[in-house]
Amino acid sequence: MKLATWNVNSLNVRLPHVLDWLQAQQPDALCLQELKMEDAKFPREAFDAIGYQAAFSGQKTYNGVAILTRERPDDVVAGIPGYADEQKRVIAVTLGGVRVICVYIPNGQSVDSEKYVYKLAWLAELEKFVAGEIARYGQVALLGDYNIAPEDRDVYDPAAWTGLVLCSEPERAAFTRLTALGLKDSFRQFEQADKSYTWWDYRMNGFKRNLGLRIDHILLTADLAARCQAVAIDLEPRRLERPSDHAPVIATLA
DNA sequence: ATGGCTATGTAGCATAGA
Repeated sequence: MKLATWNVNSLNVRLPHVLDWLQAQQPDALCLQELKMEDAKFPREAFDAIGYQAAFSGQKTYNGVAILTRERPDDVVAGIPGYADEQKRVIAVTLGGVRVICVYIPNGQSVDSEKYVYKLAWLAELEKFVAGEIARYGQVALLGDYNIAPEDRDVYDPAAWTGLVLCSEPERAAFTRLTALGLKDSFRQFEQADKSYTWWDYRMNGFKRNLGLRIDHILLTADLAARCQAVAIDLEPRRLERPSDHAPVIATLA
């Protein structure tokens, strides 16, 4: 079973990249973030033509998440039940007995921003939701753009980023609380190259200089983590013309 | 040098991302 996540920064712009990537990688599930697209405009037919079904929750201009699957998913849920949030940041499906949750965690903008307050409140809601999903389903994969670099080694210049949004202690503590629910950061189960990142700023030749952050993650409950054979960041789509600023991450499970 | 680039909404810039 292959599970992947990719913040595409506009599905409208990135659709050709996503279609090519799906055909090349053939994941069982691909979680997308930042569709920036209303549901009425979701390109369902384009995915159907290459054998993928879609569960999605979008909105105009901002946010928006989807899960593309080869098999028909069960128990599709958009948003966090009981948490009124106008921003479309969560969708969950069940696939082959695995609860697959796709999240686009708020960016937060800066630690003195109202958006940072929202981010931390949102993370507290996510923690409650995921705890319930683990209790209900057992096998849970939490994939997405977390907008959190968990450790200094996930940051190209840790000194410059100390205390800043994406790296601040409260955000990292929230990430640790998610892992304390029984989820493992699957990427770190394996030997990985130094300076492995999933996002690079469009400015300043950030990608060519590898000035990146690792903020896109695949967290797995223990049984799934035990089945996990490899986790990799695919840098190829980031080299294309008009790329997303994020690279996809893919986990291969037995 | 707190800029740099990209996408969206909307029609010359404002907002947001990370």
